[in-house]
Amino acid sequence: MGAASGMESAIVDSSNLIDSLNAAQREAVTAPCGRTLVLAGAGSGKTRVLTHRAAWLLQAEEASAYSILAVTFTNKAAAEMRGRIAGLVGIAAGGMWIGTFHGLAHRLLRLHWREAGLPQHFQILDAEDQRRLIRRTLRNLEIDESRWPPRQIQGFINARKDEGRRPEALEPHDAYSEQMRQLYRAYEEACRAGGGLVDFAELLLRCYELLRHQPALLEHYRRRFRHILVDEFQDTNRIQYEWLRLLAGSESDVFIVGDDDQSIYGWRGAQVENMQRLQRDEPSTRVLRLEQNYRSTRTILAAANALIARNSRRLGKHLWTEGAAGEPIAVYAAFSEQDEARFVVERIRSLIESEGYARSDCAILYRSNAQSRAFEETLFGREIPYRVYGGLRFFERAEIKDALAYLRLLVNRNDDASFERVINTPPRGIGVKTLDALRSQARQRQTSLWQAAGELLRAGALSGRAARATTAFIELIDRLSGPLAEPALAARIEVVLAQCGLHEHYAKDRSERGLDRLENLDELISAARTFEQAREPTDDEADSLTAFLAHAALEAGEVQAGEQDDGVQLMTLHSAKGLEFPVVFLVGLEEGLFPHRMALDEPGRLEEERRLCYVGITRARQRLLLSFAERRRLHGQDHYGTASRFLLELPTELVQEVRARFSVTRPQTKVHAVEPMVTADTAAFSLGQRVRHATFGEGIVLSCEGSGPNTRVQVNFAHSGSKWLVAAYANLKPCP
DNA sequence: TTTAGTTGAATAAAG
DNA sequence: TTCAACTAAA
Repeated sequence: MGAASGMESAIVDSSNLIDSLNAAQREAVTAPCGRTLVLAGAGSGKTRVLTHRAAWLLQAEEASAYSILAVTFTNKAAAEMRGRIAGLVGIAAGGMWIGTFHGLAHRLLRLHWREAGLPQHFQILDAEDQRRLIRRTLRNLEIDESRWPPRQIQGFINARKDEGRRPEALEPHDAYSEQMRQLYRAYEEACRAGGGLVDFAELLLRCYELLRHQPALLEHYRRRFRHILVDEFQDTNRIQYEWLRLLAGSESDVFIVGDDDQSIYGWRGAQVENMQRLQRDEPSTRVLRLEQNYRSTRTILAAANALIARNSRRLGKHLWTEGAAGEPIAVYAAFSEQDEARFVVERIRSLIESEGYARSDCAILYRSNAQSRAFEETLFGREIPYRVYGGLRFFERAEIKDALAYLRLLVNRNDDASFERVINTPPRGIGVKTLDALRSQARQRQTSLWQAAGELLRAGALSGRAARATTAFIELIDRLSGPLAEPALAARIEVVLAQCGLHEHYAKDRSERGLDRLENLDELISAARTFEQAREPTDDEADSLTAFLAHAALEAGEVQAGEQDDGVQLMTLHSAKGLEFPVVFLVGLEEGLFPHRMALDEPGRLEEERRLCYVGITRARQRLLLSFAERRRLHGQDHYGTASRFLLELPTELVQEVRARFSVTRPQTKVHAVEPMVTADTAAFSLGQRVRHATFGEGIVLSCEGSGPNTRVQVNFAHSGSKWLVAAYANLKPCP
């Protein structure tokens, strides 16, 4: 309340705020409150618009920071947004809720755990925890894991939750779907019995249901969050979409930024259709476009535009730049993946040596992780530092998860998953037999393993050695959470690590791996210290341990950073989204690899592959180099591939084939030109072009078919949706 | 309980 | 080919 007043002085003059924006950005930032959907092309200043919008609301609209909710997908994006808004308006951003969908849902559930039907100290399951729990559930039901793979069940459950469906809402149509439904039910029951375990999908669904079923609460938050900002809207799944609509009600100002052409997460539930759905569900939505690109050369943009124009069902957008044409796009047809790596690395070397590029200016982007290998070996061989993104993150490491399982057990004895994880880690003589006895007792009495252990001990049902070890374990946990337990988080964790034997266990291991793990455990203690210091005391009622455990699940930490600050960057296309590099090598452009074979049969999935390629191309600022290998070793077997269709879809005039300097014995492949997409008759309309119709208003050309007087054009109108029109009668006028 | 050997799967991955 | 998960032997 009083917080904002003292900080107002830090706010810069509002005229400065929009001075640095172009006309389209300014129009978006200053759009009147209501429903706004900004179609923000790659490199068009999307984050700028979002952060300036927030600043604008605070200044020109005199909105209170308290009334703003901003949602992103990643912690990184949330942190960046927070930082940039703070930079624009001073620290007045303090009262805003800025976070990921999951982080915000979690916050609401923590505040209203009772209404949400959760225990106060409910724990979050990450993907691995969830799979383990499913596996345990299967064993309890004596279901064959090879016939019902846990991964598949996990996928099923999460997909249903992403759609907002509980087991009761399913309509099984065969034995398989009926069994899946049963397993979904059993899993839900296991989560409940485990003392309120909440997986990632559950956070969202549970929060949605909370708001849905508590009208007073919903009303409260609707009144509070007058302004909602959404980033990367094309990545929302069904439940996120419904959650946003519910929270927004009909009154809130909703400002959404997204790009349907960069939707690459359909496989994890994202629904690009939400972009169209929004316009249907909220007809008052004002659609604005950011099409001026500040990142890439004209050549690179032309290639990107041409490629993405082949997709249907686009909202339509045409990126342009005031910048120079730049270098042509190089294509290298490699003989093998080693040859490909050699070419790329040699190029990087010469860019660094003769053109003054830094190593970190160069990125190698590939479709699948396995492809990094050849590049790593070559870079390593030439002693060029590099950094590979992806892989295990800090809180996902086994030793860290072991430690966290001990901590969870302190908070909740009935957390069977954690119990099983640590009962014999480090080894303390409790083997399968003892564990089996505990499990069957627990199943019989419908209790947790912890309770079952107590019962069996009291009944004297365990053999001497097992009984001693189990008693010691139970006493250990009780002692660690007892009245003498250290109150300060970091110190407490230190005590736990020392007492439970994990520290000693890894200290015995003198190998590099053991040293690594020991280091990580120490790192955990300092992570806790940092966390405790950064935590706002008023955050919520949760104690610091519970809060830290949630933090560990929600923010699994940075992907392991290579030691090199200035190294060549290697990553998948997916993880490159949102980044940019002066030089991009897009490698492995082969049919079956990219587009991936798994995506070949379905047109929708193929289009997602094409968008992925579009994302890759638009990462490049100055130079783009493409390559493919004619022979590639996959899973120990040689494959002879052909150039990716995406290569052939690029306008030939933008592309220059690089020839090997020495003649390598290899079959010559040509990058053939592909037939033009639009025939001469229909060329008047290019895909993605904006046109005006006398009655339907403005729209975007989605596709053309037929020729001459029969030409039919599909146009997606901003207000009337998509329609097929006969070009000869429609009298469509191109829009400037 | 630990280990060596076997089997099977292998697209992308935030929270 | 590689890696994780599992099984059988010590």
